[in-house]
Amino acid sequence: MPAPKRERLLDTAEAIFAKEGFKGISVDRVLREAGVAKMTLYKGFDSKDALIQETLRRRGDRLEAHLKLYTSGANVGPEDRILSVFDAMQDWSERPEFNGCYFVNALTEYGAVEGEISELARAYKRQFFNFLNTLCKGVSTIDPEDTSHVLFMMIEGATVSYMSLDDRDSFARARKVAEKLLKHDSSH
Amino acid sequence: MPAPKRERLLDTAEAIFAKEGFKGISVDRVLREAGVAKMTLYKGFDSKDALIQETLRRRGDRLEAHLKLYTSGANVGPEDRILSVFDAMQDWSERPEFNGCYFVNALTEYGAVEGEISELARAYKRQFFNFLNTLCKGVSTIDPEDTSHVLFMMIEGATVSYMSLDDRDSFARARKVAEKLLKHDSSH
DNA sequence: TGGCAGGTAGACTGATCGGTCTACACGTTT
DNA sequence: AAACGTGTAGACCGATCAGTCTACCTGCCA
Repeated sequence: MPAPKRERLLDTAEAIFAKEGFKGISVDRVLREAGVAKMTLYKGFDSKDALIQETLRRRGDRLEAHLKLYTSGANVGPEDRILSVFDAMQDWSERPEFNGCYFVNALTEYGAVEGEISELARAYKRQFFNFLNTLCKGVSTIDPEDTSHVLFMMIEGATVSYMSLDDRDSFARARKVAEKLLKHDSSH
Repeated sequence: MPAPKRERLLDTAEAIFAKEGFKGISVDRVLREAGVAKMTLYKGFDSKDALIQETLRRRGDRLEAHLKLYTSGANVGPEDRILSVFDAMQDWSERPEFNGCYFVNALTEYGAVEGEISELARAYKRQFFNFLNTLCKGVSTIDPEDTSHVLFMMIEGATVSYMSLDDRDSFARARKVAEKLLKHDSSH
Protein backbone atom coordinates (compact mmCIF):
# COMPACT_ATOMS: atom_id res chain seq x y z
CA MET A 1 0.00 0.00 0.00
CA PRO A 2 1.41 3.43 -0.92
CA ALA A 3 2.45 5.40 2.11
CA PRO A 4 0.03 8.36 1.73
CA LYS A 5 -3.03 6.10 1.50
CA ARG A 6 -1.87 4.14 4.50
CA GLU A 7 -1.40 7.33 6.46
CA ARG A 8 -4.81 8.66 5.51
CA LEU A 9 -6.43 5.37 6.43
CA LEU A 10 -4.76 5.22 9.84
CA ASP A 11 -5.44 8.88 10.60
CA THR A 12 -9.10 8.54 9.69
CA ALA A 13 -9.51 5.27 11.57
CA GLU A 14 -7.92 6.67 14.71
CA ALA A 15 -10.04 9.82 14.58
CA ILE A 16 -13.29 7.88 14.23
CA PHE A 17 -12.37 5.21 16.78
CA ALA A 18 -11.34 7.88 19.28
CA LYS A 19 -14.60 9.78 18.96
CA GLU A 20 -17.11 6.95 18.59
CA GLY A 21 -15.56 3.75 19.84
CA PHE A 22 -14.33 0.64 18.07
CA LYS A 23 -16.91 -2.12 17.88
CA GLY A 24 -19.73 0.16 16.80
CA ILE A 25 -17.77 1.42 13.79
CA SER A 26 -17.76 -0.54 10.54
CA VAL A 27 -14.72 -0.77 8.33
CA ASP A 28 -16.95 0.46 5.50
CA ARG A 29 -17.47 3.70 7.40
CA VAL A 30 -13.73 4.18 7.92
CA LEU A 31 -13.03 3.35 4.28
CA ARG A 32 -15.68 5.77 3.04
CA GLU A 33 -14.38 8.66 5.16
CA ALA A 34 -10.78 7.90 4.29
CA GLY A 35 -11.57 7.59 0.59
CA VAL A 36 -9.79 4.25 0.42
CA ALA A 37 -10.91 0.94 -1.11
CA LYS A 38 -11.49 -2.20 0.89
CA MET A 39 -8.77 -4.20 -0.86
CA THR A 40 -6.32 -1.44 -0.06
CA LEU A 41 -7.08 -1.90 3.62
CA TYR A 42 -6.86 -5.69 3.56
CA LYS A 43 -3.61 -5.66 1.56
CA GLY A 44 -2.02 -3.66 4.37
CA PHE A 45 -3.70 -5.21 7.39
CA ASP A 46 -4.86 -8.70 8.27
CA SER A 47 -8.14 -7.59 9.83
CA LYS A 48 -10.07 -4.75 11.42
CA ASP A 49 -8.42 -5.70 14.72
CA ALA A 50 -4.98 -5.35 13.17
CA LEU A 51 -5.94 -1.87 11.97
CA ILE A 52 -7.08 -0.97 15.49
CA GLN A 53 -3.80 -2.28 16.93
CA GLU A 54 -1.81 -0.08 14.59
CA THR A 55 -3.83 3.03 15.59
CA LEU A 56 -3.08 2.18 19.23
CA ARG A 57 0.64 2.00 18.50
CA ARG A 58 0.61 5.25 16.57
CA ARG A 59 -1.30 7.14 19.22
CA GLY A 60 0.88 5.70 21.97
CA ASP A 61 4.06 6.75 20.22
CA ARG A 62 2.65 10.20 19.48
CA LEU A 63 1.61 10.70 23.12
CA GLU A 64 5.01 9.54 24.31
CA ALA A 65 6.76 12.02 22.06
CA HIS A 66 4.42 14.78 23.22
CA LEU A 67 5.16 14.03 26.88
CA LYS A 68 8.92 13.88 26.34
CA LEU A 69 8.75 17.23 24.57
CA TYR A 70 7.27 18.81 27.69
CA THR A 71 9.39 17.05 30.29
CA SER A 72 12.84 16.99 28.78
CA GLY A 73 13.84 20.61 29.37
CA ALA A 74 17.53 20.86 30.24
CA ASN A 75 17.51 23.25 33.17
CA VAL A 76 14.38 22.13 34.98
CA GLY A 77 14.18 20.63 38.45
CA PRO A 78 12.63 17.19 38.88
CA GLU A 79 9.50 18.60 40.56
CA ASP A 80 8.86 20.96 37.66
CA ARG A 81 9.43 18.11 35.26
CA ILE A 82 6.59 16.26 36.99
CA LEU A 83 4.31 19.28 36.98
CA SER A 84 4.89 19.83 33.29
CA VAL A 85 3.24 16.47 32.64
CA PHE A 86 0.00 18.17 33.62
CA ASP A 87 0.69 20.97 31.16
CA ALA A 88 1.40 18.39 28.49
CA MET A 89 -1.87 16.61 29.18
CA GLN A 90 -3.83 19.86 29.21
CA ASP A 91 -2.41 20.73 25.81
CA TRP A 92 -3.08 17.19 24.60
CA SER A 93 -6.68 17.35 25.81
CA GLU A 94 -7.30 20.52 23.82
CA ARG A 95 -6.53 18.81 20.54
CA PRO A 96 -9.61 17.99 18.51
CA GLU A 97 -8.74 14.29 18.39
CA PHE A 98 -8.92 14.04 22.19
CA ASN A 99 -11.90 12.13 23.57
CA GLY A 100 -10.70 10.69 26.85
CA CYS A 101 -7.83 8.23 26.96
CA TYR A 102 -7.72 6.18 23.76
CA PHE A 103 -6.25 3.20 25.62
CA VAL A 104 -8.70 3.28 28.49
CA ASN A 105 -11.49 3.49 25.92
CA ALA A 106 -10.06 0.46 24.13
CA LEU A 107 -9.96 -1.39 27.45
CA THR A 108 -13.63 -0.74 28.16
CA GLU A 109 -14.51 -2.46 24.88
CA TYR A 110 -11.83 -5.16 24.71
CA GLY A 111 -10.52 -5.48 28.28
CA ALA A 112 -12.78 -8.37 29.31
CA VAL A 113 -11.35 -10.78 26.74
CA GLU A 114 -7.67 -11.59 26.41
CA GLY A 115 -6.35 -10.44 23.06
CA GLU A 116 -3.78 -8.31 21.33
CA ILE A 117 -5.83 -5.15 21.56
CA SER A 118 -6.35 -5.27 25.32
CA GLU A 119 -2.73 -6.30 25.82
CA LEU A 120 -1.51 -3.34 23.77
CA ALA A 121 -3.79 -0.92 25.60
CA ARG A 122 -2.67 -2.20 28.99
CA ALA A 123 0.97 -2.06 27.92
CA TYR A 124 0.69 1.62 26.99
CA LYS A 125 -0.98 2.45 30.32
CA ARG A 126 1.83 0.67 32.16
CA GLN A 127 4.33 2.55 30.02
CA PHE A 128 2.76 5.85 31.04
CA PHE A 129 2.87 4.81 34.67
CA ASN A 130 6.53 3.83 34.35
CA PHE A 131 7.23 7.22 32.81
CA LEU A 132 5.72 8.94 35.86
CA ASN A 133 7.55 6.52 38.14
CA THR A 134 10.89 7.40 36.58
CA LEU A 135 10.20 11.11 36.98
CA CYS A 136 9.32 10.56 40.64
CA LYS A 137 12.57 8.73 41.29
CA GLY A 138 14.33 12.01 40.54
CA VAL A 139 12.75 13.59 43.62
CA SER A 140 14.51 12.42 46.76
CA THR A 141 11.93 13.74 49.22
CA ILE A 142 9.02 11.58 48.12
CA ASP A 143 8.14 7.90 47.97
CA PRO A 144 8.35 7.34 44.19
CA GLU A 145 6.13 4.26 44.20
CA ASP A 146 3.29 5.89 46.08
CA THR A 147 3.59 9.27 44.39
CA SER A 148 3.65 7.90 40.87
CA HIS A 149 0.47 5.95 41.56
CA VAL A 150 -1.16 9.10 42.94
CA LEU A 151 -0.05 11.16 39.94
CA PHE A 152 -1.36 8.50 37.59
CA MET A 153 -4.71 8.58 39.37
CA MET A 154 -4.90 12.34 39.20
CA ILE A 155 -4.20 12.49 35.49
CA GLU A 156 -6.68 9.73 34.71
CA GLY A 157 -9.20 11.41 36.98
CA ALA A 158 -8.69 14.76 35.30
CA THR A 159 -9.26 13.07 31.95
CA VAL A 160 -12.56 11.54 33.08
CA SER A 161 -13.67 14.79 34.72
CA TYR A 162 -12.88 16.68 31.53
CA MET A 163 -15.06 14.33 29.51
CA SER A 164 -17.96 13.54 31.80
CA LEU A 165 -18.44 16.92 33.52
CA ASP A 166 -17.08 19.07 30.68
CA ASP A 167 -14.58 20.32 33.24
CA ARG A 168 -12.11 22.28 31.11
CA ASP A 169 -9.99 23.19 34.14
CA SER A 170 -9.46 19.64 35.33
CA PHE A 171 -5.79 19.41 34.43
CA ALA A 172 -4.97 22.80 35.96
CA ARG A 173 -6.81 21.71 39.10
CA ALA A 174 -4.96 18.41 39.21
CA ARG A 175 -1.69 20.25 38.74
CA LYS A 176 -2.37 22.41 41.78
CA VAL A 177 -3.05 19.34 43.89
CA ALA A 178 0.19 17.81 42.64
CA GLU A 179 2.12 20.95 43.60
CA LYS A 180 0.69 20.73 47.08
CA LEU A 181 1.56 17.06 47.40
CA LEU A 182 5.12 17.47 46.17
CA LYS A 183 5.67 20.24 48.72
CA HIS A 184 3.96 18.61 51.67
CA ASP A 185 5.51 15.22 51.20
CA SER A 186 8.93 16.75 51.55
CA SER A 187 8.03 18.16 54.98
CA HIS A 188 8.01 14.89 56.90
CA MET B 1 -43.74 -9.23 31.39
CA PRO B 2 -43.68 -11.11 34.71
CA ALA B 3 -41.48 -9.44 37.28
CA PRO B 4 -38.95 -12.27 37.84
CA LYS B 5 -38.18 -12.58 34.11
CA ARG B 6 -37.78 -8.85 33.82
CA GLU B 7 -35.41 -8.84 36.78
CA ARG B 8 -33.36 -11.68 35.38
CA LEU B 9 -33.18 -10.02 32.00
CA LEU B 10 -32.02 -6.70 33.45
CA ASP B 11 -29.53 -8.31 35.81
CA THR B 12 -28.02 -10.40 33.03
CA ALA B 13 -27.94 -7.49 30.59
CA GLU B 14 -26.25 -5.19 33.10
CA ALA B 15 -23.67 -7.84 34.02
CA ILE B 16 -22.72 -8.48 30.40
CA PHE B 17 -22.75 -4.82 29.36
CA ALA B 18 -20.62 -3.92 32.37
CA LYS B 19 -17.97 -6.52 31.60
CA GLU B 20 -17.88 -6.43 27.80
CA GLY B 21 -19.40 -3.18 26.62
CA PHE B 22 -22.64 -2.37 24.85
CA LYS B 23 -22.34 -2.20 21.08
CA GLY B 24 -20.34 -5.39 20.78
CA ILE B 25 -22.99 -7.44 22.60
CA SER B 26 -25.97 -8.83 20.71
CA VAL B 27 -29.42 -9.03 22.25
CA ASP B 28 -29.38 -12.73 21.31
CA ARG B 29 -26.43 -13.23 23.64
CA VAL B 30 -28.18 -11.46 26.51
CA LEU B 31 -31.36 -13.43 25.87
CA ARG B 32 -29.50 -16.74 25.77
CA GLU B 33 -27.67 -16.09 29.06
CA ALA B 34 -30.81 -14.79 30.75
CA GLY B 35 -32.89 -17.70 29.50
CA VAL B 36 -35.53 -15.34 28.15
CA ALA B 37 -37.25 -15.27 24.75
CA LYS B 38 -36.93 -12.46 22.29
CA MET B 39 -40.60 -11.53 22.37
CA THR B 40 -40.41 -11.29 26.14
CA LEU B 41 -37.73 -8.65 25.78
CA TYR B 42 -39.55 -6.67 23.10
CA LYS B 43 -42.86 -6.76 25.01
CA GLY B 44 -41.15 -5.01 27.90
CA PHE B 45 -38.77 -2.69 26.05
CA ASP B 46 -38.95 -0.74 22.81
CA SER B 47 -35.41 -1.57 21.70
CA LYS B 48 -31.96 -2.68 22.76
CA ASP B 49 -31.23 0.98 23.57
CA ALA B 50 -34.24 1.11 25.90
CA LEU B 51 -32.93 -1.97 27.69
CA ILE B 52 -29.54 -0.31 28.07
CA GLN B 53 -31.18 2.82 29.45
CA GLU B 54 -33.00 0.81 32.09
CA THR B 55 -29.77 -0.90 33.17
CA LEU B 56 -28.20 2.54 33.54
CA ARG B 57 -31.06 3.70 35.77
CA ARG B 58 -30.92 0.57 37.90
CA ARG B 59 -27.18 0.75 38.40
CA GLY B 60 -27.35 4.47 39.13
CA ASP B 61 -30.00 4.00 41.77
CA ARG B 62 -28.13 1.07 43.29
CA LEU B 63 -24.89 3.05 43.48
CA GLU B 64 -26.69 6.01 45.01
CA ALA B 65 -28.20 3.80 47.72
CA HIS B 66 -24.79 2.24 48.35
CA LEU B 67 -23.15 5.66 48.78
CA LYS B 68 -25.89 6.96 51.08
CA LEU B 69 -25.51 3.84 53.23
CA TYR B 70 -21.87 4.70 53.82
CA THR B 71 -22.22 8.45 54.28
CA SER B 72 -25.40 8.83 56.31
CA GLY B 73 -24.05 7.83 59.73
CA ALA B 74 -25.62 9.94 62.49
CA ASN B 75 -22.62 10.85 64.63
CA VAL B 76 -20.03 11.43 61.97
CA GLY B 77 -18.25 14.67 61.17
CA PRO B 78 -18.49 16.12 57.65
CA GLU B 79 -14.86 15.29 56.85
CA ASP B 80 -15.35 11.65 57.81
CA ARG B 81 -18.50 11.60 55.74
CA ILE B 82 -16.42 12.60 52.73
CA LEU B 83 -13.72 10.05 53.49
CA SER B 84 -16.28 7.28 53.78
CA VAL B 85 -17.13 7.83 50.09
CA PHE B 86 -13.74 6.28 49.35
CA ASP B 87 -14.60 3.30 51.58
CA ALA B 88 -17.91 2.97 49.77
CA MET B 89 -16.18 3.00 46.39
CA GLN B 90 -13.55 0.50 47.50
CA ASP B 91 -16.31 -1.84 48.63
CA TRP B 92 -18.21 -1.19 45.40
CA SER B 93 -15.12 -1.93 43.33
CA GLU B 94 -14.68 -5.32 45.01
CA ARG B 95 -18.06 -6.55 43.81
CA PRO B 96 -17.85 -8.96 40.89
CA GLU B 97 -20.05 -6.76 38.70
CA PHE B 98 -17.54 -3.89 38.89
CA ASN B 99 -15.62 -3.15 35.73
CA GLY B 100 -14.80 0.53 35.87
CA CYS B 101 -17.57 3.11 35.94
CA TYR B 102 -20.62 1.84 34.07
CA PHE B 103 -21.58 5.40 33.09
CA VAL B 104 -18.14 6.43 31.91
CA ASN B 105 -18.02 3.19 29.90
CA ALA B 106 -21.39 4.05 28.35
CA LEU B 107 -20.05 7.50 27.50
CA THR B 108 -17.03 6.12 25.66
CA GLU B 109 -19.38 4.20 23.35
CA TYR B 110 -22.30 6.62 23.08
CA GLY B 111 -20.89 9.98 24.20
CA ALA B 112 -20.08 11.29 20.73
CA VAL B 113 -23.69 11.23 19.53
CA GLU B 114 -26.53 12.99 21.30
CA GLY B 115 -29.06 10.48 22.56
CA GLU B 116 -30.89 9.20 25.59
CA ILE B 117 -28.10 6.85 26.61
CA SER B 118 -25.37 9.47 26.68
CA GLU B 119 -27.72 11.94 28.39
CA LEU B 120 -28.54 9.42 31.11
CA ALA B 121 -24.89 8.55 31.64
CA ARG B 122 -23.90 12.20 31.89
CA ALA B 123 -26.81 12.90 34.25
CA TYR B 124 -25.66 10.20 36.66
CA LYS B 125 -22.09 11.52 36.63
CA ARG B 126 -23.37 15.02 37.41
CA GLN B 127 -25.52 13.55 40.17
CA PHE B 128 -22.44 11.92 41.68
CA PHE B 129 -20.56 15.21 41.49
CA ASN B 130 -23.47 17.03 43.13
CA PHE B 131 -23.45 14.46 45.90
CA LEU B 132 -19.77 15.18 46.58
CA ASN B 133 -20.43 18.90 46.30
CA THR B 134 -23.16 18.74 48.95
CA LEU B 135 -20.88 16.80 51.29
CA CYS B 136 -18.15 19.41 50.80
CA LYS B 137 -20.51 22.24 51.68
CA GLY B 138 -20.68 20.74 55.15
CA VAL B 139 -16.99 21.51 55.70
CA SER B 140 -16.49 25.20 56.44
CA THR B 141 -12.72 25.22 56.04
CA ILE B 142 -12.58 24.28 52.37
CA ASP B 143 -13.72 25.68 49.05
CA PRO B 144 -16.59 23.29 48.26
CA GLU B 145 -16.54 23.93 44.51
CA ASP B 146 -12.85 23.26 44.11
CA THR B 147 -12.69 20.38 46.59
CA SER B 148 -15.65 18.51 45.14
CA HIS B 149 -14.05 18.68 41.69
CA VAL B 150 -10.80 17.36 43.13
CA LEU B 151 -12.57 14.55 44.99
CA PHE B 152 -14.45 13.62 41.83
CA MET B 153 -11.17 13.47 39.93
CA MET B 154 -9.55 11.32 42.56
CA ILE B 155 -12.35 8.79 42.64
CA GLU B 156 -12.52 8.56 38.86
CA GLY B 157 -8.75 8.31 38.75
CA ALA B 158 -8.75 5.54 41.35
CA THR B 159 -11.32 3.69 39.26
CA VAL B 160 -9.19 3.89 36.12
CA SER B 161 -6.03 2.96 38.02
CA TYR B 162 -7.81 -0.04 39.51
CA MET B 163 -8.81 -1.24 36.07
CA SER B 164 -5.85 -0.41 33.88
CA LEU B 165 -2.96 -1.07 36.29
CA ASP B 166 -4.74 -3.70 38.40
CA ASP B 167 -4.06 -1.38 41.31
CA ARG B 168 -6.14 -2.93 44.13
CA ASP B 169 -5.06 -0.21 46.59
CA SER B 170 -6.14 2.72 44.45
CA PHE B 171 -9.11 3.76 46.59
CA ALA B 172 -7.14 3.50 49.85
CA ARG B 173 -4.40 5.58 48.25
CA ALA B 174 -6.89 8.15 47.02
CA ARG B 175 -8.46 8.27 50.48
CA LYS B 176 -5.09 9.09 52.04
CA VAL B 177 -4.60 11.96 49.62
CA ALA B 178 -8.08 13.23 50.44
CA GLU B 179 -7.29 13.13 54.16
CA LYS B 180 -4.20 15.20 53.53
CA LEU B 181 -6.10 17.73 51.42
CA LEU B 182 -8.94 18.12 53.91
CA LYS B 183 -6.41 18.81 56.68
CA HIS B 184 -4.11 21.09 54.77
CA ASP B 185 -6.85 23.18 53.23
CA SER B 186 -8.10 24.06 56.69
CA SER B 187 -4.70 25.43 57.69
CA HIS B 188 -4.76 28.54 55.49
C1' DT C 1 -64.63 -29.21 29.74
C1' DG C 2 -64.44 -25.62 26.53
C1' DG C 3 -62.76 -21.38 25.19
C1' DC C 4 -60.13 -17.36 25.93
C1' DA C 5 -56.01 -14.45 26.80
C1' DG C 6 -51.08 -13.62 28.06
C1' DG C 7 -46.86 -15.02 27.38
C1' DT C 8 -43.20 -17.70 25.05
C1' DA C 9 -40.26 -20.13 21.64
C1' DG C 10 -37.88 -19.82 17.71
C1' DA C 11 -38.29 -19.21 12.67
C1' DC C 12 -38.04 -15.34 9.85
C1' DT C 13 -36.73 -10.52 7.63
C1' DG C 14 -34.03 -6.99 5.68
C1' DA C 15 -29.99 -4.60 6.80
C1' DT C 16 -25.32 -4.61 7.82
C1' DC C 17 -21.21 -6.82 9.38
C1' DG C 18 -16.04 -8.32 8.31
C1' DG C 19 -13.70 -10.11 4.71
C1' DT C 20 -12.88 -11.93 -0.37
C1' DC C 21 -13.08 -12.11 -5.37
C1' DT C 22 -12.88 -10.27 -9.90
C1' DA C 23 -12.39 -7.16 -13.42
C1' DC C 24 -10.01 -3.33 -14.85
C1' DA C 25 -7.12 0.97 -14.92
C1' DC C 26 -2.66 2.68 -15.38
C1' DG C 27 2.43 3.30 -15.08
C1' DT C 28 6.65 0.95 -16.46
C1' DT C 29 9.63 -1.63 -19.41
C1' DT C 30 10.94 -3.24 -23.83
C1' DA D 1 2.95 0.12 -28.89
C1' DA D 2 2.45 -4.20 -26.56
C1' DA D 3 2.76 -6.82 -22.55
C1' DC D 4 3.06 -6.92 -17.72
C1' DG D 5 2.28 -6.13 -12.76
C1' DT D 6 0.76 -3.43 -9.06
C1' DG D 7 -3.07 -1.52 -6.85
C1' DT D 8 -7.92 -0.19 -6.84
C1' DA D 9 -13.10 -0.19 -7.10
C1' DG D 10 -17.04 -2.20 -5.86
C1' DA D 11 -19.83 -6.44 -6.42
C1' DC D 12 -20.18 -10.21 -3.70
C1' DC D 13 -20.18 -13.86 0.32
C1' DG D 14 -21.76 -16.11 4.52
C1' DA D 15 -22.54 -14.72 9.15
C1' DT D 16 -24.79 -12.02 12.26
C1' DC D 17 -27.32 -8.00 13.61
C1' DA D 18 -31.88 -5.77 15.74
C1' DG D 19 -36.41 -6.46 15.51
C1' DT D 20 -41.10 -8.98 13.96
C1' DC D 21 -44.34 -12.68 13.12
C1' DT D 22 -46.68 -16.82 13.95
C1' DA D 23 -47.85 -20.90 16.08
C1' DC D 24 -48.32 -22.87 20.32
C1' DC D 25 -48.55 -23.63 25.23
C1' DT D 26 -50.47 -22.94 29.64
C1' DG D 27 -53.22 -21.27 33.32
C1' DC D 28 -57.84 -19.31 34.35
C1' DC D 29 -62.73 -18.53 34.46
C1' DA D 30 -67.33 -20.27 33.06
